[in-house]
Amino acid sequence: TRARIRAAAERLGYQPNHVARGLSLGRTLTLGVLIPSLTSPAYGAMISGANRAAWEADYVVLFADTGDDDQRMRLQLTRLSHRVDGIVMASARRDGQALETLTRARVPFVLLNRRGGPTDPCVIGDDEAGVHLAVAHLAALGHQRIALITAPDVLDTAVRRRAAYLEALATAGLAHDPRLVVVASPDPTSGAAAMRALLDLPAGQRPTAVFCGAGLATALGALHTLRLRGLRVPAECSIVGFDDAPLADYLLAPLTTVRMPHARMGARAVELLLARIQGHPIPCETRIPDPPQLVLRASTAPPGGAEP
Amino acid sequence: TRARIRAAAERLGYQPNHVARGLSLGRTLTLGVLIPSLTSPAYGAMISGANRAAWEADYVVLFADTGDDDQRMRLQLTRLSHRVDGIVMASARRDGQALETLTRARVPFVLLNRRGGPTDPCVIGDDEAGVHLAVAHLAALGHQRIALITAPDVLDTAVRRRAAYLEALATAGLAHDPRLVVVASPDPTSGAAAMRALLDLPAGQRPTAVFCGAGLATALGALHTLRLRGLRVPAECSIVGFDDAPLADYLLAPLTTVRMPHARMGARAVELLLARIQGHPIPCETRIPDPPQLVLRASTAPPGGAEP
DNA sequence: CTGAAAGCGCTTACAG
DNA sequence: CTGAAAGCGCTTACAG
Repeated sequence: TRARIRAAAERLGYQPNHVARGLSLGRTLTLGVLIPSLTSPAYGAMISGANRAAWEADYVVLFADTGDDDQRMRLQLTRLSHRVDGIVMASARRDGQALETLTRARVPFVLLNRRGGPTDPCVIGDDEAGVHLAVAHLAALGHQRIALITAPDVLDTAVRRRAAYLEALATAGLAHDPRLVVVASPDPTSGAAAMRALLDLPAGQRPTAVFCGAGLATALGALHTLRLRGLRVPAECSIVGFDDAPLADYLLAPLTTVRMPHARMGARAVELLLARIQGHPIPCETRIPDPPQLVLRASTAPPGGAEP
Repeated sequence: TRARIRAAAERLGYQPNHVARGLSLGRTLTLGVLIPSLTSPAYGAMISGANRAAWEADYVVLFADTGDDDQRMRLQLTRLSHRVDGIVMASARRDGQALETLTRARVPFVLLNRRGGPTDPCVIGDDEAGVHLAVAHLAALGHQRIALITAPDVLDTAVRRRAAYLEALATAGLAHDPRLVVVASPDPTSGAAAMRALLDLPAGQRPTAVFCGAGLATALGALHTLRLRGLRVPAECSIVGFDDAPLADYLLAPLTTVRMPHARMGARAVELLLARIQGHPIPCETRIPDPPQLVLRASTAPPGGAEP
């Protein structure tokens, strides 16, 4: 008789009422995910992974885009925190009070793409490995003067990438020239200005290769400057970007980039959050095991423009 | 006394339980949004608009990405339909059985970026106006042989854009040569092949300008072919793309494109869906009032390469 | 106008 | 092992 009811339910396509179930369980069966932008390739991949992982666990997710604005992040956090079982906060920003707001909300959370305090669980990619790939690639091509265009240190990724850059230079046995490190915000205009600053160094002190750790938009601005100054890429200046994009093959010079496992990062953040909601202890800092990949395209060559 | 309770509630940050409220009201206060991809710029903008409109109406939205795969669309529709008050199905595809599944689910819905049957409400952009902008621009530059690279007719947008292309040619007083219309799927490889087909026409019958109505990825492939063949853009061949992207300024040749109001489209779809859920009649076909814009970049010039 | 009761569709502890 | 009851936090119709 029980089996027949089961069968009938199946046949009629019965679906238990998710809302009533949540109310009864004292849970919402819902996760909140905060992201800077629904249209950026990197964060798009992260939320795509997060969404998949949540659905697989019979959880559902509410997205809120924040423009990485501290005010909006806090607003969305308070709006979300009462109607979800946990929150994934994706953002690289370390300034502002969003993390404090999140902690006060007393809802389980996982940070995505940044670290928090020593006990705040987070999921980050292995940016350091990505930087090492890029710098080692340029060093192997024979470059001695490898510049870094980096985002401001309010971004956690920038802090880690800058440190890894110094390490990678040392590993390659290259000297560090502070003038070769330029800060740029993650937009093309700022990337263009950073590249101009590098090209305005005295002859012989200019970089022969540039690693742009500030994201794809910045690298595009840098490429644009190279083009305006009539410098051939990669013959006269190599460039490597961070974060891949579907269009990277079709840029002014098809851009060699470091590709991070963004979708995995998003999925992992949700899996950890669910474990935490169920009361399991989770590690504080989770680095995604998938190593970054270096996608070789036409923007890198040995110094002086010899064929690699 | 009532006022004091209000004040205390406010002060303590009381938030009514959304789940209990939904159960009591017999509604979920939740919308479902199906999209092909969470990482495409165009659909990203649409869901960003949809999300904003839903939050403003105190609704919350669940996204499901489908890869535009009919099987997955139907699966997600059945999973979603029992836990939402309405569904926005974003996709340009007309084939498959997703629309039928959606209709049978007996949940209010609005199609986004495609038309359905004569009574299915939908929100679409004014693709026709976009096409007219593009073709008129090329005609004004003096082009007589304007080719069309178009997506297959299973995409509703392709049907409308192709028809508008023929109209726009007539408006400009130009003859229509069927060999100048080539079908390509929305990826760079296919765009590259389409452009090769156009360039392989006998000399004198080749286009001097190409309007790529199949989306940005296709246009990038087409640009790539032009570059491989050593044709200067725009001097030897002008090209206009459909759908803008943040990177369009930084392509092999900065691409002149038609920019559609995607975020508005998404927001409008949700507003209409909410109206329908509340029992208001809504129009069957809604065209977004914002006209498309033609973003002029360096990929268009008069035929023969004179300065425009 | 105010206050107590019933009900939304589940789950879970409890009595039979 | 099965079945009836209570309760999750709201809203809404109803009695006082």
